[in-house]
Amino acid sequence: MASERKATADPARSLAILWRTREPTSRSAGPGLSVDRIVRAAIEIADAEGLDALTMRRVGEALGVGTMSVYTYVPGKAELVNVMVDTAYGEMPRPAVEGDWRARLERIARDNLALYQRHPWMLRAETTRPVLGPHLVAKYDHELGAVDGIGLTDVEMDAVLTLVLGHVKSAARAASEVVDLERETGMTDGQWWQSHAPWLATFMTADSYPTASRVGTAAGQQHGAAYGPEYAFEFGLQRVLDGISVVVVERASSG
Amino acid sequence: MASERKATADPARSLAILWRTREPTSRSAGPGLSVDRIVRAAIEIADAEGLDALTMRRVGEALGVGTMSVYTYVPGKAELVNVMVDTAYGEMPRPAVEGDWRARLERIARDNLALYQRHPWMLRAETTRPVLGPHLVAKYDHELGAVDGIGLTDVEMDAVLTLVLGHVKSAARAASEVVDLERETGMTDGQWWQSHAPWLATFMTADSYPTASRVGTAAGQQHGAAYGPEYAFEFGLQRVLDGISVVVVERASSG
DNA sequence: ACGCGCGGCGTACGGCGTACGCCCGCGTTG
DNA sequence: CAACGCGGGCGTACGCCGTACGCCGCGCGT
Repeated sequence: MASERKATADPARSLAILWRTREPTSRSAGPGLSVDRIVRAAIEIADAEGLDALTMRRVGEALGVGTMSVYTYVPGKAELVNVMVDTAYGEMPRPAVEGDWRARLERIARDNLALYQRHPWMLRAETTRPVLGPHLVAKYDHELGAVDGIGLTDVEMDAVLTLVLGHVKSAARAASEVVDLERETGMTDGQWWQSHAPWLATFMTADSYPTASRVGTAAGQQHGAAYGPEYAFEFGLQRVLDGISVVVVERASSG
Repeated sequence: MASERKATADPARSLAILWRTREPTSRSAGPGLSVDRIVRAAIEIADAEGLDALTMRRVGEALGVGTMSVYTYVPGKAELVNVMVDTAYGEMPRPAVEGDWRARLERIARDNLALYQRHPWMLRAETTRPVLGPHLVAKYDHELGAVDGIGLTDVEMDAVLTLVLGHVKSAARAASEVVDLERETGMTDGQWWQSHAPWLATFMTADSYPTASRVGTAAGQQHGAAYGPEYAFEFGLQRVLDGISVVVVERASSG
């Protein structure tokens, strides 16, 4: 395995696949395979059953084709996942920029969260080397539009975007883990905590970790109320935007 | 595979291992196996060669023991990774709380970053269900101390911590990917970008994505200067702390 | 008419996590 | 002191994975 890592060393090949540099072979022209059909099938599998269910055999099967045929169009699984990621970015909305920078960034954060909710496997797709596909570039360009011209340096613009998207990914990951847990155990998050609580209490008496007990209980009740991850996302997002605001205001008043 | 996921459904067993509820069997008493020895060996392997190199066979080998013997002490790989994570948390410093809340949170952020740098495999250890080991609880308790008594509600304290630790993990992950890339390709980050640039330019002309080109170049030069990830960490951390400050100040003045 | 390039794929290899059941030596018991 | 049972240790084997390699047969350019 090691799977979704180490794309082949050949950058030309990888980039060519990402950017679809290749006329669909003249001959046959029939319903033959193609990078697009492969990627679509793969995304469908990953959406429905998760990244663990995505195997080259499954992809071949889904396309009614031998396993190894897939390798004619894609050098390996790592590259396939790469293209999947870029393709998913491609389906994001890119609405015209409107509102102030804060509203725009907030919109971007929510769009990214929605993407991760639609394709939770993206949160687990480890890509050592950057994806660099056309849709990621388009996304980057579009999102930079939200923070362009508000007085930040180019490097700061990039850092702001990185910060916001990083927060979204963290929150999405947390939310996704809750969903996974529920699917795996058949218990809701609240039930799971309740079933573990007695055991935990055996080891961890309330007076040995007073703060953890108190706050953990409070936070746990949020989870029980089933909006824990959403709260963490919202709270964190507002904090992050507040923090960015400090810099923006500072730049506006001094520069 | 699916590997570092789905710990056995039995919470009692998992927790018992985490909390070491078990007297070291009276008999033999010799150099026999133990959860501790296994975990230490496993961490050593993961530190040196990454999570991908961590296999049950390797662990057995490292201990001069058959592969399946490991399963006497640990129900599976997922649980092993769980214990590894909790053990790693155990080696973090827990200095007495000092300075104002901002200094304390900053200290916590840096300590966590250092942990991830020492054990990069933690960034890839996917644990669907929370770890809930003794060291994680102790860490949580200690870190809550940094935000206790500054006017936040319990739920907010938890959210603040989640936000800061999430940022650290994001930044650490980005930094770790750069390191991985360098180890895998033998190129520095700058060299890698340079080798891809011509190909990228073939597809992406500067005028099709003007903002992305401009900012990407600026950000790329940061990477070339080899402090890209560090900058993202520092910038993001200050923004996050600024954002938290807004809430703390608000609470202090109104409540 | 012919050959060759390429899409398609069957087979096989090495590696993974781990189920299962055997062995053997110790501590306990009669 | 002898018999026993239990539990640590482990060899073997199974079903999965990603993918290297080489063959086959079709359709096109000559």
